[in-house]
Amino acid sequence: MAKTKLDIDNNVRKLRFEQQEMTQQALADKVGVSRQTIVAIEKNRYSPSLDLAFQLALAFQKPITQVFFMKADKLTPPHKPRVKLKGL
Amino acid sequence: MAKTKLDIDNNVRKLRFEQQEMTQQALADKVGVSRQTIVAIEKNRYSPSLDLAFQLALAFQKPITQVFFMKADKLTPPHKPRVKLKGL
DNA sequence: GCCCAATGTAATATATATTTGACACTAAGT
DNA sequence: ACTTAGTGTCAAATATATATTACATTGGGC
Repeated sequence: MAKTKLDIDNNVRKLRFEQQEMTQQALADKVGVSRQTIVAIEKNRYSPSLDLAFQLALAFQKPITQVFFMKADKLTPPHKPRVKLKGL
Repeated sequence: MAKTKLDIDNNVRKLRFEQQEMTQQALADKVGVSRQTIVAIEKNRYSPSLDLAFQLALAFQKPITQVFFMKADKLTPPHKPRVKLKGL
């Protein structure tokens, strides 16, 4: 499919613990997929649909770029705000 | 698959014109897919794989969130830097 | 008016993501 | 020692994304 299939990494597992301490099943339910799908993604067996990626980002209340990222990332600006945001 | 399948919109077409004025075929080549895949995405017939989404973002040199976004977007912070970036 | 490039569409085929169900392993609680 | 929740894994089935080929349409340049 894609030129040279980017290898995309993610910190779903990390976020799952750090952020809200939830089980795979809980996360699966939250984003509406099966637990095995979560496993597959955490283990990086395949990358999810854009849809699911968004759902996960949503679940963690993070921009998608903070959940999924390219390994040798050079071009995509990481979403690190340079200033403290006011509201959030 | 997903809870209530988010409907994700994109401005691939817009960017394709505005940004670098390229044809569907050219873009397709650039990101390594067939032209019909580009058509399908522009027409929003299905949302791409995360991989392709990244490739497109890459092609346009934009963060993924500026290429794909949710319609009734409330939770995902849009990537609008609050300050002028230095380098780029 | 003719040509050609760019675009839209449709059918069929293949690849990949996701589901379902089942089972093994481990750590923690009792 | 027994149970149970959380996790990893596998195989087979289904859904969805993508490729391929082929054809129709439209707009611009000649």
